[in-house]
Parts: sequence; structure tokens; C-alpha cells
Amino acid sequence: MRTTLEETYGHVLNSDLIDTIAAQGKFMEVRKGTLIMDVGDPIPGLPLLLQGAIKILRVDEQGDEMLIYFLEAGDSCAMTLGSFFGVSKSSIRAVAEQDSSLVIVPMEKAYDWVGEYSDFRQFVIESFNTRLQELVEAMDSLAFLDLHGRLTKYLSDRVKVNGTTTLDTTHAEIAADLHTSRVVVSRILKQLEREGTIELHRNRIEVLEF
DNA sequence: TCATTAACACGGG
DNA sequence: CCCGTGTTAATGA
Repeated sequence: MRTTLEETYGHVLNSDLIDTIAAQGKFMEVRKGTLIMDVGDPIPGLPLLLQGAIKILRVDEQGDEMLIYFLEAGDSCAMTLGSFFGVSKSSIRAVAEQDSSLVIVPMEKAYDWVGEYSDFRQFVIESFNTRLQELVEAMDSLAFLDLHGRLTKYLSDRVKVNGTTTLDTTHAEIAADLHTSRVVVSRILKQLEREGTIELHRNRIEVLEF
């Protein structure tokens, strides 16, 4: 775990701090599709993603989902930082997009380190900023793009975070992530296939252009 | 016009 | 058979 931490966070955090994180943090491995945290769950600590990717979703009263953004290796989750100010419950759902590994740092420790280490403070602020940026981007797609636009952006985002143009997914999953109906997703996907942008298979989509 | 819901047929595992 | 997929028809915003 120490090695992976060094590889993923060595650029931003000094090695003393990496040692401390390795000692204090809890290592965790999750398989693709695993529900890591749900709305209302107590926040266990500050998560640092080492490998893989995680989907961050918002959930409505009916339990329907909507994707906000993806976390990648080297990312943390800004929502958990609310714990610094006494927010104890999660307002989002986190699902593993791939097999992933992460370190969970106790919140009190993280809070102390923000005071003690300038590079950790920098990391937290930067992380908060990039998360906010992604949130704004998510709002942009909602407000300015139609479903066709949102779907193509969604596909290229998934290609980016998974590092492959082969997406193991179903139309229903995409519909859930975009908070729309499967019928529309199927129709637009078919349209994209006719345009030569993608190739459709059962449980799989090949993205040719993105 | 474009999305949603319901309903159905097809086909692969 | 069950599930994912592709399509249609009716209805709504």
C-alpha cells in the first residue's frame, strides 16, 4: 500500500506524510459495481483513491440515480470534507466503476494534517477546487445539452476514466446514470451507431470516435 | 418537438 | 427462461 500511495500521491505529498497516511489509513479494495457509500451513510473518513475509478451519484426521493462525476486515481472526494465542519452523513452515493483500491484516513487525522502539513493543505484545497469544477461541468451539461449531447459526453467521460474504448455496460445502466429512460438511450445509441461513432453489442459498447 | 411509459418481439446465454 | 435490446404507439410537457 505504501508503494501505491507513493506512486499515486508522491508528486503532491512529501514522503513523511505518505508514511503517516500509510500508518493511519485503512486500506480497502472493492470490486467493480460495489456500493461503497450511500446517501445517509456516516462518512468513515477521507478517502484517497489509489487505483481504479469511482462513480459519484446523486439520488432522488424515488431512489433513482443521476451521475455527477467520476473519481480517478489520485482523487479524493470533496463531499467528505464537509466532515471538517461537522457534516457527518453522506449526501451522495459512491459506486465502483472498476475494481478499485483506496485508503480511508480518519477524519480527525486529516483535519490535523491540514494544519500541520502545507502540502496536505494544498492537496485538500486543490481537490476541493477540481471537484467544484466538475460539479459546474455537470450543471452545464444538464442546463445546456440535450440528451444526445449528454450521452456523447457521458460516453467520452467513461472512455476517459476507464482508459478503454470498450465499455462494459447496458443501456439501462446508462439511462440510470443520466436519469432518463432506456428507450431514449437505445434510440440515441442506435443513431450514434448509424453515424459510425460507436458499435453496439450486448453488454458492450465500442466507442470509435470521442 | 422531444421525452416518457407501456408493451411487445427477438435472440443469446 | 430471463435479460438486454430495438421498436412502436399513446400521452405529456
